[in-house]
This record gives sequence, structure tokens and C-alpha cells, in this order.
Amino acid sequence: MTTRTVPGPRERLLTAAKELTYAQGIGVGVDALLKRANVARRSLYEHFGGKDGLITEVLRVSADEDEAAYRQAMRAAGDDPRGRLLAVFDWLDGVIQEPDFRGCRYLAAELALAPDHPGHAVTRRYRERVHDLLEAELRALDHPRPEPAAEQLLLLIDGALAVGATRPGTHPAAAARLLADQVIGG
Amino acid sequence: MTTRTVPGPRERLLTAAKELTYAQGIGVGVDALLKRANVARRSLYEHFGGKDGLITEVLRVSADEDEAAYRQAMRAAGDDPRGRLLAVFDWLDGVIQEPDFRGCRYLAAELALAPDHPGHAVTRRYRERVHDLLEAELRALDHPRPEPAAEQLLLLIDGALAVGATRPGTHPAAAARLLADQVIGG
DNA sequence: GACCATATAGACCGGTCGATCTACTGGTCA
DNA sequence: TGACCAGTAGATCGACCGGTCTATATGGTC
Repeated sequence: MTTRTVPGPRERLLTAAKELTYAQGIGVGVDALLKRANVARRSLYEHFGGKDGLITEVLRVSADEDEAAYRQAMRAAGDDPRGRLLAVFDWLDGVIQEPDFRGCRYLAAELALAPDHPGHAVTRRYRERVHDLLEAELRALDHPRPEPAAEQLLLLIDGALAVGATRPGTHPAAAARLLADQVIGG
Repeated sequence: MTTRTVPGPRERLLTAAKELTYAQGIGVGVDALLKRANVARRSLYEHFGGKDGLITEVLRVSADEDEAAYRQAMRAAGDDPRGRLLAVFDWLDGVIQEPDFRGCRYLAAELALAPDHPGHAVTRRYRERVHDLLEAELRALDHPRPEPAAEQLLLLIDGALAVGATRPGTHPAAAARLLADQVIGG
């Protein structure tokens, strides 16, 4: 059996770290993670080799989930590429409004992790994946300059997440959506 | 004499902390700050009451300097409000290209500081100051909706700084400038 | 020359960090 | 039954954390 009926220590540690590192930042202590996950200290080092390995793995699975969330938001919007792109900003608006929204996990990691931390590679790859997702839709729209336009959309997304993190209660994604509309063109 | 010919411990500590907290994050150790500033341990606690006080003061003087930099970039652009606003993005492009650019200091602080840290008040006030600066120019332009437009410009600035931090070598401020042009209107 | 505020140097405090280690537990399977 | 193994529990390690302390040096003012 590779599937478990109950989450094992590895999975408990991953979800606990995903939650705590987002809520309290990368600097959370190992003890807090172990306590939250109800996992023995040793298991962490068996499964992940250390805190850095755990953080990196958290970023990796989060990136997979978040990319899936982008795809899902676009899939739910139908077949029109323009509507699919705008739907991303509608979805983001909801994300930012969630009471425990704390900004972009990957930007926070980029700013807080040591320059040689293996997590950086994960966050950069995630960023490229989202970029390519956007660019593909723009190409489907026959956008004249899909690559720089995707870059602009990414900038709008980052801006909305940053403003949302620093000014709770506002609707930066709605403001970004208006600009995205112009980027997409028509 | 209130002015010194040579910077005193307080000033040395401030500049050292300004540099190190930006380069290595808020999490730098007190020892590293003291060593960099060539200042006795006790002086830190005499002048700032502790690390939190020093960090807060660093944010305060940085905010003053950065607001002055915004004003200077606009002043150098002349009298036309439209040109003054676009000049902000030209200036930002240069800032982002600097080899030691590491993203927005205030966003990093917002993400890394404990929720009850006094530094938060400083960063929020700084954000409002920039916002008001932009809004004033938009009013001078008789922009129909100066407040939400200022919010959008702020979003573009944050987005450019975020992309600049995560994708060195690109020119996000140039991409943001194109969108800013549309926000400002004609 | 005496005085005092300011700064320096650095030992020292309790606490926490990430990491390693031993000893024990419960279930699996030959 | 007994070997095996992943997981648990927790003591312990050295390093570092922010903060307090004493002792000493310096430089300006009466």
C-alpha cells in the first residue's frame, strides 16, 4: 500500500509546515512545527534531512497546488481565453479577501531565505510556470506580443498580492483586473 | 554643537542597520550590526532601547529618505504632472537595476515582522505618504478618479518591485510605466 | 585639575535555535 | 516467537539569540 488511511508523519509535517510557515513566516522554529504536526523530532530528519529540506518541499508542493488553483480558476471560466485570464483576477480577489491571507508565499520566501537556499530554485520555477500559463492564453488570443504581456500580467498579480498583504480590506485584484483587461486587449 | 564632524555611534548604528537589514533581512543578529557599526553593545540599548527600536528607527529614516527620493524624481521631471508621474517609473527602473537591489524594504518588513511590532505603523504610514504623493499629482491633472488611480499606480509600483526582486535583469518598471500611462490617462 | 556624560570592551545571563543521539513502542511478517 | 523497522519521546549538544552587567577610556566643561 502506498496510500494511507491516515496521514503519516511525513504528510502531517508537510501540512503543518505549509500552514505555519505561511502564517508566521519561514522563521518558525522546528519545535513549533513538530508540535503542530504531532511528530517526533527524529522523523523530520529522516524524511527531509533538516529544516531546509522541509521548507523546500513545502514550497514544492505549494507550487503544485497553486499552479493547479490557477488552472482550475481558468478552467471554470470556460473556453474564451480572455475570460479565462480575467477569471484569474476574480479568483485572486477572493484569495486576498480570505481572513488569513498573508501575501504571496513565494515572494516572502524569496525575500527571507538565505541566498544559497535550495528553495529559491522552486520559487523561480513556480513563477515561470505561471508565466507560461498566462502566455499560452495570450497566444490563444493571438495577442501581438504575448511574452511581454504575460510579464505585465504577472506584474499585476504580484502587485495585487503585495497591496493585499499591506492593505487588508481593499480590493487590489479588482484594480489589477481593470489594467489586465487593457493588457489583454481586445 | 549638535552636528558632528564624524558620525557618532547612533548614526553609525543606523546606517549599518539600514544596510544589513536590507541585504540580509530583518533577522540579522545584533552582533552583526554592532560589528558592522563598530559600536559597543551598550550603545544600542542606550540609543534605541533594543533591536526592535533600532529596526523601527531604521524604517522611519528609510521612509523619509525614500519619500524624498520620490519627490526628487518628480521634481527633476519638471512641472507637467503627467511627466512627473511617469518619471517615478523611470527612476524605479534604475533602482531595480542596481546590483544590490533586493526588493521593497517595507514589504519585506511587513511580511517578516511580528504582528505587534511597532515597525508596522511606520511602513503603513510610508505607504500612505507615497499614495498621497501620487494622488496629488493626479488631482493636478484633473484626473476624474484620483484616489483609485493612485491606488492603481501604487499597485504597479509594488508589482514592479516584486518582479524586480524575483527576476533580476528584467525591466519590470518599464512594463509598469506603460500601464501607468494608461492609468494616468490623457 | 576635577567632574561627568558618553562611549568602549567584553563577560555574562537565560533562553532558543537546529541538529544528533539513545531508549522505547507498536505493528508487520517470516 | 522473534527479528525487524518506522515512529515516538525526550535528553542533550554547541551555537547563537537579545539583553544586562561591570569596568574602563575619552573628551568636553566648570
